[in-house]
Amino acid sequence: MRVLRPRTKTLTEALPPETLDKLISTGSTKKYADGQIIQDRGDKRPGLTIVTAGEVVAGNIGQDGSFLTSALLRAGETFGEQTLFSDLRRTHTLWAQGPAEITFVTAKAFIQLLDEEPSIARALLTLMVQRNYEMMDFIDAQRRFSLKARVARLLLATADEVNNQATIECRQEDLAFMLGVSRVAAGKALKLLQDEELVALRYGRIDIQDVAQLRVLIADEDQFFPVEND
Amino acid sequence: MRVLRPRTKTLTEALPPETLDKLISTGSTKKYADGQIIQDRGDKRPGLTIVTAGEVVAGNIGQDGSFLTSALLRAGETFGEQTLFSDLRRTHTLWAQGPAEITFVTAKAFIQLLDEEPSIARALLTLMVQRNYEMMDFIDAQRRFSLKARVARLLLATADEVNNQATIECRQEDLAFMLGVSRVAAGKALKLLQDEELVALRYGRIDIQDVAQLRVLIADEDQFFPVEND
DNA sequence: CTTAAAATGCTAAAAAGTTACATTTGAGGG
DNA sequence: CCCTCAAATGTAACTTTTTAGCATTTTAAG
Repeated sequence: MRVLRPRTKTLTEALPPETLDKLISTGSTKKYADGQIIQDRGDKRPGLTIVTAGEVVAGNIGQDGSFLTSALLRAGETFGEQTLFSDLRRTHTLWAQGPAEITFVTAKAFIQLLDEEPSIARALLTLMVQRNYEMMDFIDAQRRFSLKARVARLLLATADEVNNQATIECRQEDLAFMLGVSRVAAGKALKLLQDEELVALRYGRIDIQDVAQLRVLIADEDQFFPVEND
Repeated sequence: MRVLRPRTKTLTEALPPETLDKLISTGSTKKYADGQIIQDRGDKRPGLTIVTAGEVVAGNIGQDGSFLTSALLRAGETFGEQTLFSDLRRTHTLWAQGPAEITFVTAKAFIQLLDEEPSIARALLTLMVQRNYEMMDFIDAQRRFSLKARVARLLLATADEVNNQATIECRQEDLAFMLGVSRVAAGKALKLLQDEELVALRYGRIDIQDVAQLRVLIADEDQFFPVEND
C-alpha cells in the first residue's frame, strides 16, 4: 500500500544522532517480515515503539471483520506513547508493511532516559504536537469539506509538484483507506475531479493535471472570517 | 453548550504549582466576555494559549457558513501548540463560552522557559500524548462503530455513574456536534437506545438507565483479535 | 394560567456512501 | 504475440445520513 501523507518530521530529525543512538540501544530491536504482526490491540506492555526501518500499518478490525487502517508509519516514527504516561492498553494492531525493523523501549527505561536526556522530551513533544496538528486538521476536514475537496487535499499533500503537474502512484483504494471511506466513494470523487480535468485516472496511478486549480477548489470550500490579524 | 468529554488531565495537574505560576506570569492574561472571539483562524501570532478560567470553544465555519465546533476547552487546557515549533497559523477560531480568562505566552518566551524548566516539556508532553490518544480513539471509533455505538460511547465517557445509572444534562444537538453528525441522526440513534430501554430521553437531559448494558452494546461492535497478551 | 422560546419529534426528498457484482488493465507465461 | 489471471477500476441497486420544513412538547417567566 502506498503511504499517502505529507512527509513529516521524525525522531531522526528531532534528536541529535548520539541521543537517538542511546534511545535505540536502550530498547530491543527486532526484524519483522512483510505482514507479520508487531503488536495486538489490547496488549498492555507499556513502552515506546519506534519504527527504525521499513513501514508499519496501524489499524483495527471493523464490525464486519475487515481490517481498517488508521495510520501508516514510516521509519523514524513512534507509536504507543499513551502507554508511557498512563495505564492504557495498545489501541491498535501494528503489522509490518514489507520488511521492517522495530525497536521497543520499555516505559520504565524510557522514563529514566527522559530524566537523563532532556532533549528527548523536547523532541518527542515536537513530534506529538505535529501529529496532533495532522489529526486535528484531518478531523476538521472531515467535517467541513466535501469528499471531493478532501481527496484533492490528500492528493496535494502527497504530490511532488513539478510544473503545475504531478504523478502519484497509488490505487484508489489507498486514497479511500486514508480518508476512511469506501473505494467506491473515493472513485466517485476522483471521477468528479477528472470531469473537471484536474486529474487523470490511470491504472494504479493518478496524474494531477492542474495543481493550481485543485488549490482553488479547496480554497473555495474553506471559508473563514474575513479578518486578517497577524 | 454542554462539554461532552471525559475529564482529562490539565496543566494544573501536570505541573508543580510554582512552575505553573511562572508560566502564567510569563504570558499576558486577558478576560473575555461570553461569545467574544479570542483568536481567529488564520492568525499567525505564534504562542501558547492557556485557558486559565472558564470555557472556550474551538471551531470553524463550514461550507454553508454555519459554525462547526471542533473542541471544547476547559480551564487548564492549552491550544495552538503547533505554532510553537513550526511556522503554522492558527487553524481554529476560539471564542469564550461564558466569561473566560485566557493567558497567551508568546512562542519566544515559551521556548526560553522550556529550557529553564524541564518539567514544562514533560508536562506538555503528557498532555499532548493524552490529547493524541483521545483524537486517535475518536477517528478510530468514527470508522469502526455504528452511530448508535458512538452515541453510547460518548454518553458513557461523559457520565458520572452511580448505581448503574447516570444523568447527563445536554441537548441532543450537543451530542450531534461532538460526533459531527446532524441533530436528526443523533436523535434517531438515541431513539434506538431508548427503544432498548438503555436510556430515557428528556428535555435537555438524557438519563442513562443501564450503564452495564450500554457497555455490552459497545463491546459487541468492538471486535479484535482474540489474543490475550499482557 | 398564559405565553414564548427552547428543545425535541417527525416526515419527505435529496445527497452521500456502501455492498456486490461487472468490466478493464497490465504483467507474466507459453 | 497472444492468453490468462489477478489486480484495479467501473457500475448499479440499496442504505444511511442530511436537509429542510413544520409540528409538538417542555420549561420558565410574566
